[in-house]
Amino acid sequence: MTDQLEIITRKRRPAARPAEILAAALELFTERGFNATRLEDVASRAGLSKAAIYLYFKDKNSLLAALVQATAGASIAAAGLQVSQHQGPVAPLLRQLLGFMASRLQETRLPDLIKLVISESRAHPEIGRSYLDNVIGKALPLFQSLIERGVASGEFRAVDAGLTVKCLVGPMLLGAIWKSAFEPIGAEPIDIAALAAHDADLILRALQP
Amino acid sequence: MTDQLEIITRKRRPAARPAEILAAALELFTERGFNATRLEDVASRAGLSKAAIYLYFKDKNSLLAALVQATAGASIAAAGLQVSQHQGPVAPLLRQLLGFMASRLQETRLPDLIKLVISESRAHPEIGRSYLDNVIGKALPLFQSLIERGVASGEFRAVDAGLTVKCLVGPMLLGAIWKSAFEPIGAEPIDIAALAAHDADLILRALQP
DNA sequence: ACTCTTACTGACTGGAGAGTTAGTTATTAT
DNA sequence: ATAATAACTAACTCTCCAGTCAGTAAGAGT
Repeated sequence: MTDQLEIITRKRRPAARPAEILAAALELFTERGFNATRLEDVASRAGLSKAAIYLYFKDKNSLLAALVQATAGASIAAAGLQVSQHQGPVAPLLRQLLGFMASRLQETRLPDLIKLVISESRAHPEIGRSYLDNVIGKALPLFQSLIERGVASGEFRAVDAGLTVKCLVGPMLLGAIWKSAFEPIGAEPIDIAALAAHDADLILRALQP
Repeated sequence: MTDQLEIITRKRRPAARPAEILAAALELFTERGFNATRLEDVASRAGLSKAAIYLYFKDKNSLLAALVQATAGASIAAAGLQVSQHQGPVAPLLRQLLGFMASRLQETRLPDLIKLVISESRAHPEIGRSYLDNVIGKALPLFQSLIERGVASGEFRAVDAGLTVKCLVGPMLLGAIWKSAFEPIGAEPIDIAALAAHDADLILRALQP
């Protein structure tokens, strides 16, 4: 039985490999950090030898790059569609988007990924840039356009939309950092959904004409 | 003349060494990250040999620990004093404290240090803990007590002070991360002072009864 | 059956850098 | 002056791991 299992796991499945390697890398990089993770460990978690990784990825760096590329950006598109289709008052949509962000932060490894990008952006500028362009550069303008729309329609008072967006998103970043960096070392957990709801309450109240 | 200079720099000055080593380490760790910095480089910037570092610090890790210990905590005490002495409406004090934070973030290496702590807290839990206890664990309750005071006196409406503090501080964290992680790779700079002022405006407006 | 190609592995190398040690030089004490 | 001690260094070792390479086995084609 053990023999059979081993035989099965050692089959050749080239199509499935890259995704499996990325999944293993995501877990280990976010758990232990990029430097502290040996490629050998990624390989064994993915059920391969280290050398096999080099069949699918150029080196350790491009594995990280592919990881960020694949993981990020996914949910931004969905949110963008929602925003462009939306009509009427923007306040409920803002609440909804913050709630969506909170759920992603709470239920996925997004906080760890954010922390990873922040940590490695100096050593791997391409990764930082790709995140900056594909995630931050998409998400912030999305919120900003909403706020500007609200200001234009008279739903909100006139404010600097750029600064306001950062005030809106800052608490979510704090939640992400808290979850990925401080909870693992013993800080008491934050309820990110509650934080998002409170954040939306405060900002929307502050934006009333 | 060169000879004399060399003679001077090679003098034995045991009292000054630890601080010099820490200063060199702060610059290099925040510039390149902990892992990417060779102890040899720290040594040469401090004007010593690598082996000399081991006369003053047990190993690379405890150098990092000492660095965080020394740098953090310093300005918290001053702020704490201000808060405990303050009387009357708390809104101006909140503005002032945020402005103080902003100036520290803008003018010192604090953002890099924060990033460093976040990045290394998994690999070096003691460092994360010390930061959590000495900085975060002091700063957040400070703000929280202020908000609670405002609520008690009727200056603010009744809100969850814990969540509100995180909404207040989140944008400052965003500013710090932006400055330390994204500006170096080409993101356009944030005016943290303006962000802090806007943040205070929004929150104080949202807290009006 | 028996090639041929492609997926995969075990065992190696090469380099880097943390930490050590034996020795050297500055400073103080006598 | 000279011995004793403390500050410091050059050069070493040792370990770790990214990346390589020569070889093995799986599956496809004939």
